[in-house]
Amino acid sequence: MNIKKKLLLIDGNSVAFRAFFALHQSLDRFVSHNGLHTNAIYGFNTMLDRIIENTNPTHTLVAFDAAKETFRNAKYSNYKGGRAKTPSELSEQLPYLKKLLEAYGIKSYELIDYEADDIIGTLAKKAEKEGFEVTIVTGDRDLTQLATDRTTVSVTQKGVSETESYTPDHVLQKYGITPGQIIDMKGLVGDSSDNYPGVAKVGEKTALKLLKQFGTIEKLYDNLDKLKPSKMKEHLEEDQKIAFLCKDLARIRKDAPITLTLKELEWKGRDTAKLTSFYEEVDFKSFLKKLDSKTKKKKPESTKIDYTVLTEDNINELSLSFKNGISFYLEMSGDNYHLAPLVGFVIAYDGKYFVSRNCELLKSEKICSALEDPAIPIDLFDGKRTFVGLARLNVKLSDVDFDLLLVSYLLNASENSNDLGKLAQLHDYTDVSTDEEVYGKGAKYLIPEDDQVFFNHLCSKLQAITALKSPLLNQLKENKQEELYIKMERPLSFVLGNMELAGIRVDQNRLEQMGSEFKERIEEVKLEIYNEAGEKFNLNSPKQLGVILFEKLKLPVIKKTKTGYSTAVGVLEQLRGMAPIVDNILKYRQIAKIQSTYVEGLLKYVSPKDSKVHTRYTQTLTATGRLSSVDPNLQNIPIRLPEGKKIRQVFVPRKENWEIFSSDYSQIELRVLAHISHDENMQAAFKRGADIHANTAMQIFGLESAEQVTPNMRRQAKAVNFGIVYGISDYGLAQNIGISRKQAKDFIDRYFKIFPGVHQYMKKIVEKAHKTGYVETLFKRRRYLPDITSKNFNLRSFSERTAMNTPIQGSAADIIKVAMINMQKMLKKEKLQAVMLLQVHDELIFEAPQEELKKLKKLVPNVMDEAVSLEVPLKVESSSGKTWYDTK
DNA sequence: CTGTTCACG
DNA sequence: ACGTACGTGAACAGC
Repeated sequence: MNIKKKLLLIDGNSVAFRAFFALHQSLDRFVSHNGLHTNAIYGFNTMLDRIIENTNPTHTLVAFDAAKETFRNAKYSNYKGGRAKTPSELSEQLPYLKKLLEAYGIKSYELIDYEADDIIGTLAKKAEKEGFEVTIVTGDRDLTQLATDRTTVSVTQKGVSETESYTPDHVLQKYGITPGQIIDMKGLVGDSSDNYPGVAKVGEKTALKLLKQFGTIEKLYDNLDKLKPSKMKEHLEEDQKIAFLCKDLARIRKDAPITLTLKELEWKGRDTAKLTSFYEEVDFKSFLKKLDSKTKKKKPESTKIDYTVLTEDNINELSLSFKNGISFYLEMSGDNYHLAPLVGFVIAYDGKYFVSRNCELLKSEKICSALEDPAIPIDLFDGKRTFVGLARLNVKLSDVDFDLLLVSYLLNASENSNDLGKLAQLHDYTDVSTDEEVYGKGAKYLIPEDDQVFFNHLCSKLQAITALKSPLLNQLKENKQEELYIKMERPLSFVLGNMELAGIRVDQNRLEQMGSEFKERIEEVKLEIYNEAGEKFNLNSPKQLGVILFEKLKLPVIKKTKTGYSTAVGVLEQLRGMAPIVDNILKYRQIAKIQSTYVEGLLKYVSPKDSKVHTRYTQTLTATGRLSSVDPNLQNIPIRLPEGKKIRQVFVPRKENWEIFSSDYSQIELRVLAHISHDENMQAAFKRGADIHANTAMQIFGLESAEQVTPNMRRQAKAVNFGIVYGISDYGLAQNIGISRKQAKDFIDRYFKIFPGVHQYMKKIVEKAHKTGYVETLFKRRRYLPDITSKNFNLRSFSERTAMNTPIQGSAADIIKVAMINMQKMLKKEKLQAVMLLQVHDELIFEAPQEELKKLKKLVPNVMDEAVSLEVPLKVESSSGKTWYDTK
């Protein structure tokens, strides 16, 4: 196992300084029993824990400035002159800080004649050469000059626990220059805290402008005569010497005479005993407690697990009863469990572990009967994946007791990793590695040949599942989410597994035929575009297209992106009519999208075995509780435009004389909103079966009757309704329907007056989120919104909109999930041949023999209707046809 | 590996 | 004054 080497370099003085001033108001609260100030140590410690957790360094060092005088004073005697003396409350902490570092097992280092920067610069360069990934932590932006593709510079913000990470890209994005040009900038601007002046009257803005034009100070002065005469030019001429000197002062040395080797910086972790006594000395109670709980949790060296390798010969030694339940993990080499090779498994009961690479053994009577017996409780991670994997061996996983993946997702839907090791870590269980650590990733992904390594990893997964079972189930109980787990997500995982296994049939010939038609049209349009542009270029490149449209053809620039001109649909639509090329580009985009994503993309997934595509539904990904669909994504098959909609013609039933049947909830999200907001006006509209958008239009435009609503009014009202569901803002609404912000605000104000219950709901839910830190759906699905208290307007606003939207979107997701579970049961109970195939958020798609259609037409809407009882009726619409295209 | 664009609800 | 609608996945370009 080859873990990447990571070096963490900390600018000791600078971070301590930042920590000291960040906690300056609390200076008096941070005094130990013998009178020592501790605020800087405390802040430093907080930062240290965070950065270690985030970067997982293998090597560490904290650099300090040695004495006052360095080589820079020899070059410029005023260097750092006039700087206020370090306050004694801070300097008294420095020796203790070094003690803290010692307990952390981190080396402190200083070097006569050099500053901490130079030590860091030198070691970073050295480490890079040896293949390290380097993280630098400092409070001083000057160090961003050291950023490279292998070195990230984290600069502390306001406090010290939050940092801003500077990669070369980030420097470029923020300043428009490369890290190397930072020193040129400092040369021109100077540095007041280090007391060197730079060029008179040149500040950051001017410096950046000059550097973007010329690159470096040297080139700037080589080309000074190209500048128009100005005051600035005079200053530049006068201060030339100073500029070069300042640049030299700003340059961090990468050749300091450091005798340390990188090997000496290897980090072996904290010394708990030393750290405990240090914390006691400085009265850090909270850190002591943290340390205590960490050491307690650590299990007595359990890295090596006893297991038995199963073979055909010893399989009979397995217990017969498994009555206390089993835990089970089936390993596959790859993500797509419909296809990934089954490479091994582990089964455990009564604390004994049995492993094998031979998954055929799972078919043996002994194991198979246990997995298929609903009376034997099974604990695992990702029941759906396991269910599908076993189904490939014709083993039918019967029931699951504890599914770590599902439970973990319900406890916190935002932390949605699919890796057992990572999830376990989130719950403070650290005795299991992640798959990435053991198997590698990308091209290096490999199931280990070493049995010891592989089997040990599998066993440690089961240990994690067992260890987390009762604490996580307790948390579910505290959150009142047991029912959500037992009645909804756990049974749903099997429903989804069956849908995935069923798959939907694709008419491959038809799809290929469509492909060649699209291909011809693409070629035609492409040729026309090249003609109109006067040259060939890569039409798929927004960058190249931007050059043609906005530079060559001189069309007006409507919107810019981070990297250049925007060429998105909205922009192109505004350019329509100005040049014929625009229409053709839109046409090209449309067809090229269909071709690459839906023709070629889909063909890649058609199984040669059964002519079907088997998507995977991700049950534990979205923050709201919706499903998502991958490989292929069958939840975004085109429907809005006629060209794209044709793709639906290739989705066909599995048998002759069968049809595709589809039912969808109409306006489910608005109905959910009417329910949870108790808004009487909105509820009344749904109860009398009104066209909800027309109704909204009538009311916000103050009309007498529905007949007076024009199509345009309805369109605008519809946008307002959508906006409400999304957590409305005047800006967003204005953008969407192309009106002014003021008009949009007007609409919203009127809307809230007409639907006061909705207004109340919006206010209350945001309040609740502020108070509790989370919001919930009808079925107690929970989403945490940590940013809701942020001082950053953007983050906070986003969280507030999310607080409004999540209960609506999430409850709708809950409802259809209930319907799916009931539907599956109903199909079985009624002994129908019909198969549930797909879910598209508010829609369920089936295939069925023609003779069952009549029955389904009643049954499916009934089940969907009765999934939940709201204060307003639900409405379900159905249709059927020979292909998915022909439904509705 | 990130950003842009575009497909869906 | 700030500056975005909510939730997704795939293809592609260009580093």
